[in-house]
Amino acid sequence: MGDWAEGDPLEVAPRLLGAILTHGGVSLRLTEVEAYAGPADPGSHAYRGRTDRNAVMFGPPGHLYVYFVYGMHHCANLVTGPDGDPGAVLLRAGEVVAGLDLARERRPGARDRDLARGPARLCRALGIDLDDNGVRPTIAPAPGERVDQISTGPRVGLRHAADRPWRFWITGEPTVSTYRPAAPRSRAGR
DNA sequence: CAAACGATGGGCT
DNA sequence: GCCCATCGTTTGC
Repeated sequence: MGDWAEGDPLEVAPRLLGAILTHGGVSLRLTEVEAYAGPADPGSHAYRGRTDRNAVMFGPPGHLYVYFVYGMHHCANLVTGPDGDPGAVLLRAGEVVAGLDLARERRPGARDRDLARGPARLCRALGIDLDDNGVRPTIAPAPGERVDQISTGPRVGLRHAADRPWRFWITGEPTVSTYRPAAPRSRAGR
């Protein structure tokens, strides 16, 4: 992996669209990502500083930061560095382009377009779990000269800094996850 | 179609 | 003890 996937997450994120990510015997074309910028971003896991969980974000670029959410799902970010600066890009969705049989096995019942449609589904399709925290995935720049149109919008599922339009996706892609605002807080007494 | 909701466990104040 | 960078199912228009 070269410099193209390193640097300011806000610049790297749109460049990752169309890139081919390979892990666990499955390759996919990234269609949707979100930027999480440094320690000043209230939406980032790194906002409150380094902990055991987010340590990988503070390391060198090119590694996966994998975390466990909602008691049952994994999400994966590509750390973009630079070393010591916890910038990362959440891998939200992709189109499976190789290893289709394996991806289907891991996501029984899912239609092909839904195999990696959403950050937890993407991890499932690629076989990513906490054991992969800190590993270096294989990632290649978007092939070809074709420049897809890119759309931007607010990040998904955040209560803090949800207004920043730091979600990027390939316009018109059927594998992009449908937008869901942050879940309302459940109230006591029911 | 959209909205509501439960599942389920680690992280952090 | 409360908060999640979610998903699949169910319910309701």
